[in-house]
This record gives sequence, C-alpha cells and structure tokens, in this order.
Amino acid sequence: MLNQKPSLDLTFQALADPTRRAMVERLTLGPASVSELAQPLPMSLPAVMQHLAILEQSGLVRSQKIGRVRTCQLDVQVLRATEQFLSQCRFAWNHRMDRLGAFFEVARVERPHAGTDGR
Amino acid sequence: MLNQKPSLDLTFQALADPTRRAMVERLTLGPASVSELAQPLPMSLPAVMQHLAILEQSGLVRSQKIGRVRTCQLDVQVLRATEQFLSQCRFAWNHRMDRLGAFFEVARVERPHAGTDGR
DNA sequence: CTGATGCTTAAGCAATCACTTTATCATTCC
DNA sequence: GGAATGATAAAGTGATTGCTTAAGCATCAG
Repeated sequence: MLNQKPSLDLTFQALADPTRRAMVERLTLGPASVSELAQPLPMSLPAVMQHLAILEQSGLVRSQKIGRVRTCQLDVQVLRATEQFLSQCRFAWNHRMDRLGAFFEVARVERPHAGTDGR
Repeated sequence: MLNQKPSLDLTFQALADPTRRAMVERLTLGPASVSELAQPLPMSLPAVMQHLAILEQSGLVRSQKIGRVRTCQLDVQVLRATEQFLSQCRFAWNHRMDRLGAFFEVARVERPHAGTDGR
C-alpha cells in the first residue's frame, strides 16, 4: 500500500510517549546534553537514557560524546518523513472524496431530479 | 511547551503498530466493515477488533453499526492534528536555524575576525 | 592522586500489549 | 424455526515497556 517501513514503527513508537515528546520538543530549541534533557523530567537519569536510546533508534535524535558529555540534537529528516506518511493518508482520503464528488456531479447532470444530497 | 495533549499519546500509540497503520491505509480508500478490514490481516477477528478499538479511542477512526455489520471510516481531523504537531516541531527547529544564521551574519559583519563563541 | 561530575550498564519488577481460544449475541437468509 | 454470517465478550499468555536501584567507568578540577 502506501508505506510499510519498519522505521515508521520505531518513529511512532518513539513519539507515543509524552516524556519522549517532551525531549523532542526541548531539542527543537537546540542541542542539549543528557543531563540537560533529564533536568525537567521527573525520573532517574537511567530512565532518560533509555528514552534517548529509543529516540536514537528511531532516527529522530542523533548524539555524539565529547569528553564526558553527550550532546543530543534533533534530526528533522525523520520528522519530515513521518509527517509525509500522515499527509499521504490525508491526500488519499481527500482524493477519494473528490472522486465521490465527481461521481455525484455526473449523476446529478444525467438525472437532474435524483435525491443526491451531499455534493 | 508546544503540546502535551494526552490525545497525541493515543494517536501515536495507535499508529505505532503496522497492523493498525495498514487498517488506516485501507480506510483512506473508503469505509469498510470489520471483516473487510480483517480480511487481508494474518490474525483472528477478535484481534482486529482490539486494534479497531485502539484506533477508535485515538479518534482516527469512527464506526457505526447498521444491522449486524459495523462500518468504519477514517476521521482525518485527528490525522491533521497529529501532522500539525510534527510540523510545529520542524518549524521551531527551522526557526532556530534561521536565528542562528542571522546571528552569524551579524557577528561576521560587526567583528569580521572574531572567534564566534557565545554573545 | 582524589573526589566530583556525567554518563553507562545491569538486573529486577509491575503494568501494558498483542495476540490466542472459547463462547455468545444479534441479524439475515432459506 | 434453524442455520449461516458478522460482530463481541471474556479470559489467558508470553513478550515488551517504563520505570527503579545499585554499581561501574571515564573525564575533569583541585
């Protein structure tokens, strides 16, 4: 059909958790270290690391370690691809609506008195 | 921050499963009964029903029962809202890129030879 | 070297998930 | 009425999730 990439699994799964979405939103403001990411979150550092690992597996976030601090940043490419999946679904749906509209249009012209409420 | 609606939890969670995405994609082509949805899927009908329940809870799908057949259809509104969350993230990120660019632009003009560490 | 800081690993645990099978219920067809 | 059809409800199960605590490693400041 439209799309069955396993990467979508990982991305949607990653975004399904409010903690991870908060991390993503934090990263839209710019890169951050692990502890900076963890600071506003009501959980232990290891827990944040696990969330981070999931975000990295999905490709939403990349990170590199310099000295003893790991710096994380958003990768909008995956964000874009995910957005595209949704818009494609909407597009297909709208396309069908258009075709439906066209059908009723034709029906209305060929049988002007038929009860086709809903244009 | 940007968005912390619990509905996003449900929607992303719903879309995280390939079976449920397949159901959504099927529904972009038009309404379908439960068994029509189940037909291409390699699992029992009750399993499909459970997936459907999750899709309905998220608001992605609505359904009504007429006689003994339940007809399901996509609700693009939630799809649209989810898409918006992602595009807002990208927008914030791009906005930061722009500001960064402007900063370096200014820095380059005002102090053409300076090391550009922090204002 | 010594201690503080930042991150990482490992193990454990309760809750949730994605199914299954079995048993009903309600509607339509003959 | 009685069988076939479409959809549900209920209970059980193994795997996964989202944490925790405790311990360990690497880097940096004094």
